[in-house]
Amino acid sequence: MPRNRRPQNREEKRDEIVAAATELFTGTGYDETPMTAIAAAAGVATNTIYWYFKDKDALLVAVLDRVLAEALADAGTRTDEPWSDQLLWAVERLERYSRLVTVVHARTAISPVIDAWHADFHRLAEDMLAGGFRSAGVPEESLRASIQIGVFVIEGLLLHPGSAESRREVIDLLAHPGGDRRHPPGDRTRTRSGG
Amino acid sequence: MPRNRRPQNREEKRDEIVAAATELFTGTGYDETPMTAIAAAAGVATNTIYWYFKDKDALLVAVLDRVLAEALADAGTRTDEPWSDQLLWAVERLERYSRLVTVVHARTAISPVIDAWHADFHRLAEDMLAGGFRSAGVPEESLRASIQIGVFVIEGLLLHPGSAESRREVIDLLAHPGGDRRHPPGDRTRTRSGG
DNA sequence: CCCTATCTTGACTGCCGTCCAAGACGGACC
DNA sequence: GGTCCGTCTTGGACGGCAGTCAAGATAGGG
Repeated sequence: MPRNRRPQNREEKRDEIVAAATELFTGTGYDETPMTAIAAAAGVATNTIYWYFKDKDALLVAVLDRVLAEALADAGTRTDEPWSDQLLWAVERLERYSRLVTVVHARTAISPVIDAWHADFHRLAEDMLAGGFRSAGVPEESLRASIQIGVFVIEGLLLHPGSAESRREVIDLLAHPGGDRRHPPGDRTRTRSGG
Repeated sequence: MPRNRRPQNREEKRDEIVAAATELFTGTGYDETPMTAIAAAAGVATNTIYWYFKDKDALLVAVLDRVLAEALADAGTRTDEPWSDQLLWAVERLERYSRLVTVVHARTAISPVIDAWHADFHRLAEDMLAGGFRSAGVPEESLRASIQIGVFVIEGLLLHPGSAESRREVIDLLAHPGGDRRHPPGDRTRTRSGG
């Protein structure tokens, strides 16, 4: 039982570490950032990190949670936009975390905590895509496959950052499979941007 | 200039190292396999590897080349099968190299040799997909996006091994966008060209 | 004033990729 | 046959890494 409490202080220091790790993991890379660098950026001793986090993977999970929570909070303000625009926005919003995407896949095979986070994230992404595809009129029988393709395409776009035009093309085609631009009501056909 | 030559011996030892590395990289993982383990499996001293390969990344490239060459040789005997079957076969053929796929993406950002191999491989995959999509009647205007989606879906399937049924579903939908395959209901779109 | 829980740290271990300089092998040349 | 020199192999060492341990700091409660 905590006899004394300095909750604010504790949370602050933890957040500082996570913030420093977020910047270094996304900018420099996970394997490429030693714990000493995170500690230096956060202004603590290296081993202090090990009081707050079991190991480097646990710190990575904290970083992922932070980044995902931020992105979801931002996404909450966009639910009124059309389906494919939301997708495009999400991809561009998350593109800077490309290195996190790769490291999650790399460590899923060897780290149970990362694997659990990865599975949770896929469930979340699949749920969100299911809603979008349903509203876009994708028939129920091909819904599962469409969702999988959607997840893979989004991951691919994050893994291989490309031009804005090519992103737009890919997401248009993904959101309106078959190249047919007639859709059920509620999802108006957009004018094609770019040429 | 080589005064004496033992080409067979040299090639053999090199191949032994690459074979051992292939098995360990695909089975155990790249980061999880120390050079000492590769050396032990190949029956040489650890540092002997550094005579044949500049560093661990160069060895990885040799492994990738070997695996790709084998796969392409196998694929050469399948060119008469239908388009989606070829795709499915390729995915199942390459699925065991899932860990190689992840490590290539992880190291692309920091290793120039891996990055170059990765870029070459994408070009190859895109060329092969282009032929398939063209023959499947995908219109020229959405060809680029279709190819990108194809690459991403294949990578996704390799990265996230799933059931045979789900693989089949995804590839069917990928190879016949719009759902105009043999699905009876909900068929609101037709292919554009009959050829 | 001391006890105890919370928090921080320096010193250390073991493993890793990689480097270096010395050694072993076997044709080439006199 | 002895010497030389490329080709190939290796033991030993170095620096950097994640993670451990036990000692120290801090501050409220009795």
